[in-house]
Amino acid sequence: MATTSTTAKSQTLMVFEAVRGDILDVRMEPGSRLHVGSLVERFGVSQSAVREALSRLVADGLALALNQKGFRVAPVSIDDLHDLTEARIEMEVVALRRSLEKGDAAWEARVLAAYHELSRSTPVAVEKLHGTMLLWGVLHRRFHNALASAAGSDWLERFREVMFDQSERYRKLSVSHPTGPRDVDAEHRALMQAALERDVDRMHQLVAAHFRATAEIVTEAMQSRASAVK
Amino acid sequence: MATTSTTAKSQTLMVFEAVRGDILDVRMEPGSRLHVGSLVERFGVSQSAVREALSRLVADGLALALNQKGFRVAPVSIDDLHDLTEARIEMEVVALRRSLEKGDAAWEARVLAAYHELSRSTPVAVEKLHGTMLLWGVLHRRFHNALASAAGSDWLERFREVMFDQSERYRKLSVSHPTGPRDVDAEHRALMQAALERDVDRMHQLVAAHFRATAEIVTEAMQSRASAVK
DNA sequence: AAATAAAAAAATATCGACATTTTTGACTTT
DNA sequence: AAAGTCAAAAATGTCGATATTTTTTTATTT
Repeated sequence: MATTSTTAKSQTLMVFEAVRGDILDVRMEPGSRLHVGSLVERFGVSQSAVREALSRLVADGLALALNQKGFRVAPVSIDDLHDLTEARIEMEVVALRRSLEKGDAAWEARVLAAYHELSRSTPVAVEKLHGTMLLWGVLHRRFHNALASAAGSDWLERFREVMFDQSERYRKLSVSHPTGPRDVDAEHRALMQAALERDVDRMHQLVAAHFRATAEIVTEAMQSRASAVK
Repeated sequence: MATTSTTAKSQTLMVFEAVRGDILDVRMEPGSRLHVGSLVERFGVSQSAVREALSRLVADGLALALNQKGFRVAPVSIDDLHDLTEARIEMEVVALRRSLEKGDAAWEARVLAAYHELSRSTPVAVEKLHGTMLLWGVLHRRFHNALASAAGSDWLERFREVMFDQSERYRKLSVSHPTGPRDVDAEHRALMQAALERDVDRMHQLVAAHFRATAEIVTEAMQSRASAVK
């Protein structure tokens, strides 16, 4: 996974990225406690480094800091998922409208290339393997980023990224849930075509359907899980 | 977020809120260094508490952490101000559209009350005193929050708040700059009326003009300051 | 036996100290 | 005198230890 790169990163950054990955990939149960001592042992660093990393996760909305009661993984809920999804649709449309207005030939090339790579990565709709799932996630992100890449706003990009991360976390909650028939590739192809045709209204429809379809599946998974456990 | 509480706050939170206030109120020069040692002395707490507080500011976008070179106050630039302003207009319109759709009688009452308090707080357009300026800032924020308060999305609210804070910081950069004639109260009254009439398109126009007018003044102040200093 | 209270254990928030790295400032060289 | 060099000073990132608070376990009472 996201390990250290060429330059020597600070201990804080290392822990930050590792725990962040654990939370986003749902290797840590939402709402569960983040024991400082355990992380100190696991990463072989001091408490300071761990606490600083956790503090940054708090501000990012991935962890909670309860007064005198330590840190917890940010919880999930169906209400939050719904709110997140609808807000994300609005935000995405804002970025896409701009991108479709300002996108040049290079942008079109980026969109085409990203779609091509994404569609090739799921050749026979077999994504059960852990490795290929991760790869697909990266290409999926790249495709959606390509669509919005001509918007040219650091602020919109930043918020989009936060919401994408959160959405991915919810999506991973439902990986083992039995899913109905869905042609995700067709959805992406339609998005690509509408983008190249600069059809903002169609784009809005497609994005809303695309995001809501995923949210629907996750909601079902959460409901069935809630009634099964405890 | 109003995390005020009667119980004893942690040292980290105390430092976090204090430094956050210093940055947002421009008592600390953008881009300047945040010495851990100085803050330890000033607040009488340990390095851990200070570093944790600064780490949270980093994730909030109010400070920067440079590898092995300590923390700095987040810099400002005319480009960033422009980006921020345009992104904020889009975001605000999204929230306002929802709010105007869903707003009920209680919402109308909130908007009216907030406008009334705001308009009364600048009786003779004399806002030079530091104390009243701060008060006006609170009422100003309250008014804009009231307008969007029926949107009912925690995520939109969170992003709006981040952008409001950032915009306020820029505004405070220009408090001593000579400003042309501007009837801010009239702008707010127009916003209130358009809101109560549920006129989304008008609202969009007014919000864009309102935000851009402030950004224009700040840009001038930054330009004249850049050519004067150093 | 259930509920309550006290004691033990664990975990947290905070602190001061240390090794490394960066910055500062005096000194030398062209 | 300007530029480069090198040692002193300051600041950073990291660490282990300690006092408080929370959680768990054990004992007591109704």
